[in-house]
Amino acid sequence: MRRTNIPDAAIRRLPVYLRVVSDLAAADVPIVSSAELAEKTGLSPEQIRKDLAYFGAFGTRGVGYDTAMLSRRIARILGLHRGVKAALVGFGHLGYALARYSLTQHKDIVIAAIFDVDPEKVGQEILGVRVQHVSEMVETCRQQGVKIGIITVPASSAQQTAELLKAGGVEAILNFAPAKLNVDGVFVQNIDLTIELQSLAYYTSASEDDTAEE
Amino acid sequence: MRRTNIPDAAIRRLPVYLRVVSDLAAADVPIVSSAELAEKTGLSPEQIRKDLAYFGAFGTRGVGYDTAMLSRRIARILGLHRGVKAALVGFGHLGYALARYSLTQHKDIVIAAIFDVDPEKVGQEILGVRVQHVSEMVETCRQQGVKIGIITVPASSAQQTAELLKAGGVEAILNFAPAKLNVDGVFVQNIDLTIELQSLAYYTSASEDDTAEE
DNA sequence: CACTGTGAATTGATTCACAGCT
DNA sequence: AGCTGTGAATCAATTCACAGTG
Repeated sequence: MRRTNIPDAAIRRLPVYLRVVSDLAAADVPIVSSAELAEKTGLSPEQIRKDLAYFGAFGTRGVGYDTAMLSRRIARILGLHRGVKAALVGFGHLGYALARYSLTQHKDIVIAAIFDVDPEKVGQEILGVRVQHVSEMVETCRQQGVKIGIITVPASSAQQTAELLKAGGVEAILNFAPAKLNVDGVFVQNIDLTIELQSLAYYTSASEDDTAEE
Repeated sequence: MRRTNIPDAAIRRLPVYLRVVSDLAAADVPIVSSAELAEKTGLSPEQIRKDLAYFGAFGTRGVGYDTAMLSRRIARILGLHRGVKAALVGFGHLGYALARYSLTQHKDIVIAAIFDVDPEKVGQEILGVRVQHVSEMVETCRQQGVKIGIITVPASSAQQTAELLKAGGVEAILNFAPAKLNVDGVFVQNIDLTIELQSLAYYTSASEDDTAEE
């Protein structure tokens, strides 16, 4: 079984490399060194070399990395060469913003279906994708071969949504609901605005005085 | 200087504890053990005990943690007892969704100001907060004592926005723009939808075949 | 000669195991 | 008796330092 030794942290850095390297390739810069990548990403050159080396020897010693080739290789490692399909569940304000952003910015990961429970939202259309009722989720996901789910429903229905996505064949979930999801065999990544903001507060001078006791 | 030994990862878990513990307190559950917290958060009991112990001995041996007291203590550690002020820059679809979510859900971190460059957006109002022009950012942030900035502008103006926020006295930034920010002395947390989705793709069966070489 | 690729050393975070209270 | 608090041990990730190569 592959991917066993590779740190998750390294995987999460690959898209960063992909962005920088494909920008360089698009700007006709043919070669880039790990030192240059380090500068552009804020990471260390060794870390970049090590991350890339997990997947093979992509560079040329004494020279650097071929930007066009590296960009293709990273896309392939991530599986993006296939065109991955995603489903968005929850067409509230956040869901709307994400759908819009994703459909206009990404080619490689496409929102192929959108679901909501609200009858007012079902039937609406955004950039060519029609909002379907949640009851159609399992079947549509299966038919379309959806592999990624994006959850922007309220916390109270997040678990249920995750289970339906799993039933529909989804293998990875991006969860914006402030709730812990319990679905095994599915890779879950959480993004929780409250957690981000509250932990940021810690790094602020507002948290510095523990002196004054009530 | 405090907070030097405490892992960032532990800080990021505090809001999770806060949520669970304050829910319990609100439900009149007076005491909770680290084992129960572990079950509700998906973390290990040892880790929870260690995280809390970084900040003092909050529990009672043989008993557990007093939920009301612990919730107050965590809020204080994070600095939330003060009511931290945040500024949102970029009132596009995402900015709108975040403003709406944050203003309705949070009491402890309040979006006190919103900025945009678009003259059409300036003057609009959401839940009592009026959108101002970016040129007013530095002064307004200083006046209001804004400590946290939320960036939802396009990547091309993210760096400039970060510098203005810093000039306005902001000490921590939540950056949704797909760009590396270079502002020292300011704590930056990035949330990048593209990175999240692309790294999720790796954990999907779409990425499994490296067999077919072109 | 310059820059990659990588074992070895280091640093950091998590888990273990048990002593210490109540 | 039960559960916290914590040094010690383990595990994982990062950084170092240099050998390998176009």
